[in-house]
Amino acid sequence: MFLEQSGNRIGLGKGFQSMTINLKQLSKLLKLSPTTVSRALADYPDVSAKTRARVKQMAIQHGYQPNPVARRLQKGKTETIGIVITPEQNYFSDTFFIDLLSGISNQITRAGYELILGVASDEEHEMQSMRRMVEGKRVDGMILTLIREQDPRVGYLLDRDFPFVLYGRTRETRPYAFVDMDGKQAFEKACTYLAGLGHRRIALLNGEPGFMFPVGCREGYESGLFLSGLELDPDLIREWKHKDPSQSSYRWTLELFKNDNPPTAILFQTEAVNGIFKALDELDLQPGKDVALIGYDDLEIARIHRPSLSVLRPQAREAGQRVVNILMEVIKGEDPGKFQEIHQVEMVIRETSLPPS
Amino acid sequence: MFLEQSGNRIGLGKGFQSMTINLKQLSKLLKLSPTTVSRALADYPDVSAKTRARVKQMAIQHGYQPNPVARRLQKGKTETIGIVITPEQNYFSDTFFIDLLSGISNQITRAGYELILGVASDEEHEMQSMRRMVEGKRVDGMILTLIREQDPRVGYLLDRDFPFVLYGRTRETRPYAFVDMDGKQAFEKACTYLAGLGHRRIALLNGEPGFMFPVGCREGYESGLFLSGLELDPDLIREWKHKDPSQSSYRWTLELFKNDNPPTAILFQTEAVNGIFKALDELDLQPGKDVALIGYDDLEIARIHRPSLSVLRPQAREAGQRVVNILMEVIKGEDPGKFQEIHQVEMVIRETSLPPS
DNA sequence: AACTTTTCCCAAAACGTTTTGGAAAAAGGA
DNA sequence: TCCTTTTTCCAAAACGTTTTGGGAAAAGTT
Repeated sequence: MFLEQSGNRIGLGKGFQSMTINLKQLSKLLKLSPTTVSRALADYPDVSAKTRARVKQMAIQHGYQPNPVARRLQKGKTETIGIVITPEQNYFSDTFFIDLLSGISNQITRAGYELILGVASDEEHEMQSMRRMVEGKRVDGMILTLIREQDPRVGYLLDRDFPFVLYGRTRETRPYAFVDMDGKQAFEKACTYLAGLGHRRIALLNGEPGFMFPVGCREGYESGLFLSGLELDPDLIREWKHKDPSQSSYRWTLELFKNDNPPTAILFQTEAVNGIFKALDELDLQPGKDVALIGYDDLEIARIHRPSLSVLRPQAREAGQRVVNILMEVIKGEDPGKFQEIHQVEMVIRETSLPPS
Repeated sequence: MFLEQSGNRIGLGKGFQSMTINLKQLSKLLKLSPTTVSRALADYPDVSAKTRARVKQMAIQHGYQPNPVARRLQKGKTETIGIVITPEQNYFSDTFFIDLLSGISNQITRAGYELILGVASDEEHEMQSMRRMVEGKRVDGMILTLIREQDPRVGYLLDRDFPFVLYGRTRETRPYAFVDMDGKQAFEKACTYLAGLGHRRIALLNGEPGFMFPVGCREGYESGLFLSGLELDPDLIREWKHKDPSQSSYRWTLELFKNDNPPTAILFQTEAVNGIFKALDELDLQPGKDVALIGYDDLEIARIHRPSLSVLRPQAREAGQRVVNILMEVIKGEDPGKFQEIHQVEMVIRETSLPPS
């Protein structure tokens, strides 16, 4: 059997042949041991400044990059983070999710890690995809999005003490790390703002329960009403369906205006805006003029539409970066309970938030 | 130094401790060599049926899964596919891209591979992210989407003989593998369909050049006119901007109707539908009734809108699966030139494709 | 019985790193 | 000069698989 390194195999056959150098070859070139070369590149203090420089120079010259697979095996880490997304939820509907993903991806790359992606069609496959990553030792940590009120993924990961960070929150008593947007504060702010303008009949067209997010929205809405001295009228609260935001919000908006005392303002998630605009159009009500509107999420349509839509704007990109930074700490062994961040949401006043006419 | 296996380290420290068994431990349990266990699980013929069964049974019982990192090192493959997406292009605008991604992801999982994702903000970072994957030996193959007419990524990969498959096509003389939608045939079909209904003034609101896709659309449009015996009128062709589909398509639609002899039908990519609807509304033209419309891509809004939008519907999910299957062949060493697929696009007639009034 | 073939198993090498535990050489201190 | 400390390097082990190249035992063949 050959003990000797077989050398590079350039153009030896079909398919891709690596034309890169490995550690052993580099060390031979330098007339040093692989150990020293490895340690020089990693800035260990036990290699002299002179040889360190020489090694680095040669490494750059030959474009040496340590083979990540070999390094992972030795380090006992995959240097990989997992995320599972689901197309069923129209999470991809606009810039919001891609902004989050962008923040996540860039920060992961910066850490020298990899982001592996699973796409699951439903809750069951979502879990299955995650288990494959976790139990198959394919990742060091998980990022979870689109969190449900009762989310089995969280229990699963907590049970096996596997590092993870939520974008969002869930009902779970054990401590865990999360980054969440302050939907409550956002809706409270929007609600008191509208009340301050003189609106007395403010409706909430909320996402349906099941997911955690609408819970905070509702709390903020109720708190906003309370702070403004307004009564809560259950007739002014409706919920659209995640599977069909446009259609259901359209129907529920029509419903809201069948009220004897219809709303003069609506709070909602911007996802539902198409249905609302359509319904208002049909009712011959001018958005902004006859009905004030404030949406959550600054989607493209919010900026483009005339009148432009006032919105609550979460900073998705920044949140994504924080999620990754926190996950890195958790992977290092830090207590996840220490990392529970709630980010403020900015309100952007545009043309649809006027006083009642 | 210890030569002996240190055994499982459950609860030994902070962070996640694998509670899974490895090959050596499993082989010890079975009183067999690691070799035999490995070969039994891989169904080699040189292990007896009896022990093979025993091994498999024990493996299942202990939930043994080979460590993917170790296996990759030995096999000299990463078992990983890379893809880079860019949020600048509003590719994520609706179900189309996530359907494609879903097909890709599922097929990759089925092959036991991983999908790693890069998110790049512009062309430069797109290349950078890809180079990191390729030169860093992080992937066995690349999938490219949103292909430009002149696409440096293709040349880069061809130059180093690295396996890849395009979703789309580019201007490149060397053979390469791709899966593309037949945009030309689709637009030709839509155009002749409208002409068959009696439309004589058919406009094309196309994507701007630079990307490859609008090229086929235009070809199909021109060919459709020709087949229907209609003159090409350059005044009926306009291009919206990728950076701002709604706004630019809105403006160009208004422009189209300033024509002395305005169009009675418009072909376009569904991304631009919001701007078109808005412009028509402003011009007091009823979609479908006064102006026939056929969009490319069956986005949610196309189904939801009243009147519902007739569309050309590419099968993104199926295409994604094909891309992966082909990539696996290319990785195996098959000639990429053999895999050049152009998929038919279905036309879905809804309410906006009536004869001229 | 003495070969030959087939069946079944395994020790050792290999993948490319990082870490461990020295050891030789150089420098410093008496 | 001799001992101690510091500096600089490296051989070997380890990570967990798969593959290589046998080899012993069992089964067939004359």
